Amino acid sequence: MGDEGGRTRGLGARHEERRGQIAEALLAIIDRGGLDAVNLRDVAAEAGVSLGSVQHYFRSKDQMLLFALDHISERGSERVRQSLGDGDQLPRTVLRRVLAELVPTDERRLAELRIATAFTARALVNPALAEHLSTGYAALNDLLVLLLRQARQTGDAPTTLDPERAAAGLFALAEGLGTHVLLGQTDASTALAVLDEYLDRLFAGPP
Amino acid sequence: MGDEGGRTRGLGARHEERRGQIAEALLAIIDRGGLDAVNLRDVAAEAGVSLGSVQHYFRSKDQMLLFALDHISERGSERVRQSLGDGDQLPRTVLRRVLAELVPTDERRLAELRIATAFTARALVNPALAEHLSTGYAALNDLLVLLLRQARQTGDAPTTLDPERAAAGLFALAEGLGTHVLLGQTDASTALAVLDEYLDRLFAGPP
DNA sequence: CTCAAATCAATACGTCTGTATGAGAATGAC
DNA sequence: GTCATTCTCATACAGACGTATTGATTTGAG
Repeated sequence: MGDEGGRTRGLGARHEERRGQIAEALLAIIDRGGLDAVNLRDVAAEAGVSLGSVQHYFRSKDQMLLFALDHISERGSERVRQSLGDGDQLPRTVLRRVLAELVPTDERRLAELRIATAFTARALVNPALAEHLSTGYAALNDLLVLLLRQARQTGDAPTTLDPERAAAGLFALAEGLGTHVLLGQTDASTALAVLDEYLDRLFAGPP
Repeated sequence: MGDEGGRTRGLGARHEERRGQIAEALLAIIDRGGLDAVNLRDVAAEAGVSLGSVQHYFRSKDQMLLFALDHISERGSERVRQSLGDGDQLPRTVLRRVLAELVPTDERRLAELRIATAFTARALVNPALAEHLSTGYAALNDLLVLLLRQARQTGDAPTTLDPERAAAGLFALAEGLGTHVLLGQTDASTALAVLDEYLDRLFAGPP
């Protein structure tokens, strides 16, 4: 990855931008038909360019998928970053907002979760995807641990609370709830209620 | 499905058995390479038969996938049924065992979860698969609700506990934990500890 | 302007895939 | 034993796919 700097002048200036546009087209296709439905010709058509152009910007299909995964991961990170707010809120408030991001309450979030689920399934048999994915997982987990630690320091959460374990539980619960909502097994409001109840119990102290 | 009775004598006697064998081969391939890696020729080779034979037992690839999904669902149901035990245990004990089945602690369970995850991802874009899958989901959810109701009746669980909501939370948590273990994000023992802690909190009463 | 690099596009190629077809072999009811 | 049915297999076929190749066009640095 030595030559990925991207020039700011000249012909190469729009390189990364174009890659992003093609990645958007790819994500739209994944959302509609899953990762199996992805082929370079349809991606080209969706992006409004020729097959040759797609080939120009991505050496191979695998490389394109990896780029798209990073692309959507970045979108998710951005949403989490916005959830953090201006830092004036209680750790618990922030924590709740971050976790609620994992429960799809609108079509945009549903689409992103559909795409993320597709990538997750493929990551099980694709080490390269798995590595990119686990990076995002770890980052989110670290954030949860951090917030829980802060909550404990401010006295909002009980000292008996184990940040690592609580983060693992909250993360898993939110992800599971998201999956159930995505599959239509549960509605979003119920999922959020369950999440809030879990948070209440966690912050109330030992059982 | 009018002629699926299967005869008990004559040439057609082994029909369902053969379908099962081919389905096993299919599941092995899914476990190894995901649903995308499935093609009829490899399935035939894995099952030790010819491509023509596979075609004889399954009219189409889609039909084969549906059959395999039901096949592995049946395996899961069987495991849950065994978890129910002889009925002499406390509802909470049974509940814990059923939920623990969703957290993969050995290679066999890991394999089954890998396969189930692959089907789940595809169900997002395949209504037929989605329907078959949601049937299993609903059955398990009903079981959880039933067990929670029983626990409340025996006084083991507090009367303030809402069986439906608690079931949704437990199900989602167990599934999320399973996913995290599958992805190597958490180890199985931690996942089980988180699950137990959540059960403790649920059964301890309102926060 | 010159020119090398970047961009875009059209086409070709080899492979893989699901499905169709036809034909031989095995089976067991009669 | 006859014979319809089931089973098994090899082969063919049409389409889709990733990738390579080639050439034209555009761009902006020198």
